[in-house]
Amino acid sequence: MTSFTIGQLAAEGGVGVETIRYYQRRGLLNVPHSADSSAYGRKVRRYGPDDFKRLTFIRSAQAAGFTLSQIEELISLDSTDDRARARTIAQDRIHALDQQIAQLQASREALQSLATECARGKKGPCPILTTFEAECDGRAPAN
Amino acid sequence: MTSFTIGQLAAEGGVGVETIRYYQRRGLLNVPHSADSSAYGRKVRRYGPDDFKRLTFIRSAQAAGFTLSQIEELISLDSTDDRARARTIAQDRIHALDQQIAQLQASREALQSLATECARGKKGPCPILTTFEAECDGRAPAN
DNA sequence: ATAGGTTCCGTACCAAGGTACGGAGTCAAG
DNA sequence: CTTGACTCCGTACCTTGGTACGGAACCTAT
Repeated sequence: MTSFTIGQLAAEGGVGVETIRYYQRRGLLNVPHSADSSAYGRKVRRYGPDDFKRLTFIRSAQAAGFTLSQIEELISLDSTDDRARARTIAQDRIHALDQQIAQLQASREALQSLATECARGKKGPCPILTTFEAECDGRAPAN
Repeated sequence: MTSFTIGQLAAEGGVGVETIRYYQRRGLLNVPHSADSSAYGRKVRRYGPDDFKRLTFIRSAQAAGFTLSQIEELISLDSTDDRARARTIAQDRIHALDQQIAQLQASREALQSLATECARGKKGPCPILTTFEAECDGRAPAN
């Protein structure tokens, strides 16, 4: 089978039909003009391996944390072959990832120690609840 | 000063006035019924240190990655003092954080090696672009 | 007492990434 | 030839966490 209907493409790609159509609306997937068979104009569209590859591209890039807009740009680079620009985008994303990771790790550690403390102590209010009330950490207090 | 207007509370808490009102609408902050002074009904509300603490709680918990809905539950626990539940929520969040971190780290490494490779090689298509087209890795089907 | 700054309140809107709906056409099987 | 599943298409709606708008009431200083 080298040709899918929209439903098959969606199933293969692990997304919903509506998602395919949404990507088409955003210009991330192209809409095949299925010049085929009967009568005039409207028929059922057929999608090929290229469409599937494109869909895979989108999902993979998305998994790497790119937004659909960035993916849009990456796709446009695919035709211009602008490697420098692709690297810039990738580096930007790496930078953003580093920040997110650091932030999540800090939260994780804070929470972990709170949970441990909460499990250990038996008296007084739960530290998980009180800590958040007490701390002002990064945020600007008064001024 | 043990009493603020909404604008002062917002400023102290480092948020906008509209955000306070939004939290009130969501039931995260209570709306003081400022029974005070002139005429009938409507007057300017006054907020005290408890409101400030609550606001701080919300922002801190948010910084730890809790959603406002989860924060809602944490707040309700605050009155029931259900430590076990609080620990469960915290552990769930830690678990979620672990997954997010792992996911981001994987993306980061993949991207980094792609960027390096892209910079090194000169021939053929940019690997940043082609890799996403090729790989199908382990993405869960839809959701 | 009058201007300017806040507050109160409902309502609408924003970004992102979809999801759902309704009506019509089309397709393959029984 | 009819049933049922699927597609096409536009449009509306969803969630999360807010932001913005506009009119009225209020509060404070000059």
